[in-house]
Order: sequence, then structure tokens, then C-alpha cells
Amino acid sequence: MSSDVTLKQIAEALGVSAMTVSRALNNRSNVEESTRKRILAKAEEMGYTPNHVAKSLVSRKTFTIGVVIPEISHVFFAEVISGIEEVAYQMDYQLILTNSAENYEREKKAIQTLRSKRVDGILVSCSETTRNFDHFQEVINSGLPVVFFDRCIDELDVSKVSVNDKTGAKEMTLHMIGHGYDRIACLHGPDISIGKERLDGYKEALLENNISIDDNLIIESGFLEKGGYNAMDQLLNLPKIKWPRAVVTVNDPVAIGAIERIEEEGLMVPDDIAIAGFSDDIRASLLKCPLTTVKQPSIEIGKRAAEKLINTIKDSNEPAEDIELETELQIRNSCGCS
Amino acid sequence: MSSDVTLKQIAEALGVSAMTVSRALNNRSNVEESTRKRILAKAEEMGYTPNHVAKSLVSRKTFTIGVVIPEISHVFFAEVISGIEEVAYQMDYQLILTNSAENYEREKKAIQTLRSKRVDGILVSCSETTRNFDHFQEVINSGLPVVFFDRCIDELDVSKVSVNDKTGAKEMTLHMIGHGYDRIACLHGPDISIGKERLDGYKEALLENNISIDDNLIIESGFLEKGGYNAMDQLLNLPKIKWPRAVVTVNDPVAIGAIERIEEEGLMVPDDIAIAGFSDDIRASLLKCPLTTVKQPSIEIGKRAAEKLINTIKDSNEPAEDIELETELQIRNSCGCS
DNA sequence: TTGTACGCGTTATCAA
DNA sequence: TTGATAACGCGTACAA
Repeated sequence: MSSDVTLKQIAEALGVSAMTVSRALNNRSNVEESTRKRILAKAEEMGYTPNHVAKSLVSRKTFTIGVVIPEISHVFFAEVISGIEEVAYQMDYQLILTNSAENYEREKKAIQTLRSKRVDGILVSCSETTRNFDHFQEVINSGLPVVFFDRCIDELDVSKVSVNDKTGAKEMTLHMIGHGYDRIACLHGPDISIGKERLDGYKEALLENNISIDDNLIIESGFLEKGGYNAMDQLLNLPKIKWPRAVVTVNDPVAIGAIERIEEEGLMVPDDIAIAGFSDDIRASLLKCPLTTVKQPSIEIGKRAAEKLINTIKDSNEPAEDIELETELQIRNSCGCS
Repeated sequence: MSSDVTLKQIAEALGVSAMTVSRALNNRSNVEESTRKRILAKAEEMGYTPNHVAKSLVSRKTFTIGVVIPEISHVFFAEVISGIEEVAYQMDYQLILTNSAENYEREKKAIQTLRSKRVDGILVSCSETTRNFDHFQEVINSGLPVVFFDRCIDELDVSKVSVNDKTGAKEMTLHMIGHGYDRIACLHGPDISIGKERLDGYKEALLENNISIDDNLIIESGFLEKGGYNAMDQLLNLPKIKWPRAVVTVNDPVAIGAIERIEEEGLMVPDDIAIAGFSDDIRASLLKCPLTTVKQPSIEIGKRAAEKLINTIKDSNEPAEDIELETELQIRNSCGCS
């Protein structure tokens, strides 16, 4: 903070009280029009900028929302953030952005920092490595509004904004089955939240079609490209006869990583191995073989989460709610369609 | 802000003064070990979280940096943000993220809000539509540290982090000339900062090769895909004989938009029209015809800008500096190389 | 080692 | 319509 003009300085310059200046600047009714004008002019002249820090101290509101993201430059999250920002901007809230970098310790620290900054509420998408939820529970117990999005924690009794992950994954798997592929692999995320949901959808589709589940074809890939590459590598290290004919993945980055490995092997998508993603990343439609994927309304997820949070901030009686947005199969060519 | 535990409450619970609690919690030396322990235990038990708002009011520091981005979900900026965040995290600063949405009025308002929030410094990349810089000048005059990145304003006397835009654009144009293309178009951004620099590089390359500059081939596209599409549309509306044989663009999104229009026309990249971008967007290498582009170190830009800003915050004698990072031609196939 | 007084910039409250 | 006072939570400066 640099040297800033205060109410008191304006008041002294004008020979009125600080209180009157405050009233004038906040458009209160009980200020004589002539003094108001003098004050406004002087404030402008002196370059007054209200001090929200002081304001927050007394009002106990910061009009600030904390956002905890697992991986900032992941396109999906960038889009969610832009949705959050849009709503926050309209409602006159600011965003403090933190990055857990898929790391439990950083996530814990981020939450702690946001509490210290006295944000009015927190939006979180859980880190891939988080298995203990005490840090979330503490915040919730403290009465600070929290809304989860995308990677939500079922056990916690707060609002959540997600997509119908299980159904989306199931439909995609059914689509693959419809192509007549026999061996379908699944590159899934960690065993929580969307990772678990999407894996369940995959399994359900197989079971309904009396296809036995082969654990060799179910690999945990995490959420990043590198994980997709490694998981695919693991599959291709199986005896050739056990290779999958198709792969469904937990998200587009993983699919893209897997495709890289497939092509490295000299194999073709979808002729040798078909593949599908989940997200509809901006890259999906541009790939050499355009990626069939499950389309998630990323910006909408951000908007809805921000709306719910701000509603909860403004009215503590706002009920907790599970908001489930619809996904949509985005059929392109990587599944074998043309 | 919910009901939060204060130093005073801990003090009362323990029958000591608030000051002693403050000292214990801040690890000052002058607290007896036994009382320190009692206090730490009690603070933990009561769930104390330090109030940074109060702390900031007295210290006149918020350990918060304001970031003004023209388009949050633009991949390049998402990467810059992750670079900024990385440095800020290490130095214990938080980020308030604002989005000007390429809109001058929103940019002005964002700056104003950040001042009111008493951020310790501001990182800005200028909106596409900004032509008046008074709002920046005011902040600078107020003594609040500002660092520009990517879209910088030459006229302002503060630190700037950018890439060698002109050289990069020139080299790319020379590369196109080297392919023997006669008619080379340029889709350029607005006439400020990087828009101007990159256009100048293009022109310089032509002039050095005695190629006359044809204003029909120089189109302002803005920075977004849609602008690239529209600009290309304008070029394809020229008589066929005037069509360009190659196009250099102000960034990858514009190139991608232009390619869409080219393909719509039934033309091939690079056989009918060669094209090059600028950024090395994550999509660039994945395109059907992988995009030749000028690689910018996006994360590094964010890091350097954040470092410079924090140094300036910590030491007001830190000199203003123009930091120019190196670009690198990333030759793929869209230029005609194979 | 511990405590008291005061101020950071603002607003709510009550009095004039 | 205006002003004086206190309070928000914390830390500095000084006193005990």
C-alpha cells in the first residue's frame, strides 16, 4: 500500500467531519446537496480511493471469493474459471485464485490462506491426491460457505456442481460396445469423485452387456497427459493378444497422452485402437483424428458454482444442493465413426 | 466472514493479555515457554485463524497481487497465470484475478477495484480496445508498483516483460519468403504493443527483400479465432488472382480461425495457402496440418513478470526494466515444410 | 516476561 | 444535516 488519501484528510481539507465525508461518498440521503458536491469534488481532486481493507474490517465482508483449482493451465479449468469470473464480476465479487497443483499439502495451505484473507466463500475442485477431508470439514464447520465443483466430495454436506459423470461414461462405453469392440480398456482417474463415477459408468456398461471385466484393462492414469501416456504404455506392454481394441478415458488430456503413445507404436486411431475422451477440450476437434468425447459444459459449471456460492453467502438459509449438469456425447472419429 | 476467534478471546480464556497471545502466535522470543505452549494449545483448540484483514490495515501490506488479463480462457494467458501463480506462491503472495474481457471500461474498473482492495502491486496485459492510458498512469503516479506483460504500453515508465515480437514476426516472414511465396498476407492485431511490433516485423522482412507492401493483404484481425476467420474471409473475397499464397498471423488463435475459413473454401494448408501463427498454443502441434508458429515462453513470461513485480514491491528502488524474452521459430508443416 | 495505550481507515450509533 | 465516539482485530511503542 502506498500513501493513500483517507476520509479524514478530505474532511480536514474541507473543515467537515470524516463522517460527513463518508456519508457523502456513500450516497447517503442525509447530506446537504451543497456539501455533498464540495466533498465529491475534493475527493476527486485528491484522488481518493476507498479502502476496502478498512471497510472489510468493520463490515466483516470482503466481497472476495477464494477459488482452489487443481491445475490452472488445464483448459477445462481455465474455462471454468472464466465462468466463475463472469458471475463474480456481475455480482461485484473479486476472485482470489489459488492452485493446489494436485497436491494435498498445497490444497490445505491454500484453504488456510483463504480463511486468513477472510474470503466470503470458497469454490473448490479437489486435488487428485487428496484423501483426507478434514481441512474442508473445518471450513464448513466454521460457517464459511463452500461449494465444490467438478471434483466433489460426496461425504461433505455442502453444495456441489458436477456433471452426470457416471451416465456420461456409461453412454460412451455403450457407444464403444455398439461398434462391436470386444476388449475395451478404461484409463480412469483416482478412486474419488469423478474418477470413481466415470469408472463405475464404464463397468456398468460392460456388465449390462455381459462383458466380463478384465482388470488388466483398467488402469489408473491420473488426470494429466503424461498419465495417459504411461497408462497406454502399460497396456501396450501386455501380450499383443491382450491389447484393447478400444479405450475410454477419464478426460481429454489423458486421451491425448494415450494417443501419443498409440501413434508412437505405429498404430492408427481408430483402425487399430479406438479411443474416447471426456471434457471436449478445445483440442478435441482439431486432432488429426478428431476425438470422440463427452462434452461437459465447463463455463456453465463455473457459473452455476459461483451463483450457488454467492447465494449461500447472501442468505445462509440457502439450502445445500447437488447440481448435476448434463453431458452430451460428442461423436467424432476416434471411436470409429466417420 | 463468519464468527471467528480473535486474539482477545484466546487471551480471556487464558487470563493473559491479547498482546501476549499475539507474541506467542508470532513466535516472538519474549514469551515464556510455558505460556507459549498454553497459548498455542488454546489457539489450536479454539480454531484460531489469523485475520489478515486487520493485519493489513495496520501493516499497510496485503501480500496480494492484482492480475488483469484480457481473456482468461485464452490458453496463452492461462499458462502465463500459472507462471505468475508459481512465483507468487513461493513468495507467499496471493493473486486477485480480474478479466478485462478485451474491454477498456472493464479494464478501468478492474484497476480501480484492485486499488481499493489495496493490492501490493498489479500485473497487467492490456486489453485489445484500450487506447487511453490514464488509468494506468494514475496508478503509477500513486506509487503502486505495476508491471506489464505481453501486451505492454511503451509510453509508460514501468517494467515490462515481453518477447522479441518484432524479430519473431520478421523471422517468420523471412521463412515464408524463403519458401518462395510471392504474395504474403498479414493478419495483425490492433495498432498497439505486440500488434504493432509484429506487423512491423512483417513489413521489415518484406522491405528487405524488395517485396512491395500490398495493403489489401494487411488485415486487422484482433486476437481471437473469430477475428482470424473474418480476416481470412476478407482475403478470400478478393479476386482470386489477388489471393495470398501465404499468411502470417498475430497469434495462434487467429491462425486457427483463418485455417477454418481456408478449409471451408475447399483449400488446403499449406499446398494452396501456407500459414503461420504466433504463441505455440497447445493446439498448434495437434492440428491436422501441424502449425508452424513462433514459440513464446508463456510460463516464463508469467514468472518473470511476477518476480519483477515482487522485487519492486519489496524494494521501491528496484529500477524499471524492459525484459525481453527470446522467441523461437517452431517449424512444423503449415508453412510448407515437411 | 507481560501488560496498557494507541492507531490503522472506516462505519454504526447516538447526540447535537 | 452534522459531529463525536466507539468498535472492527491486530501490532508497535512504551511502561511495569
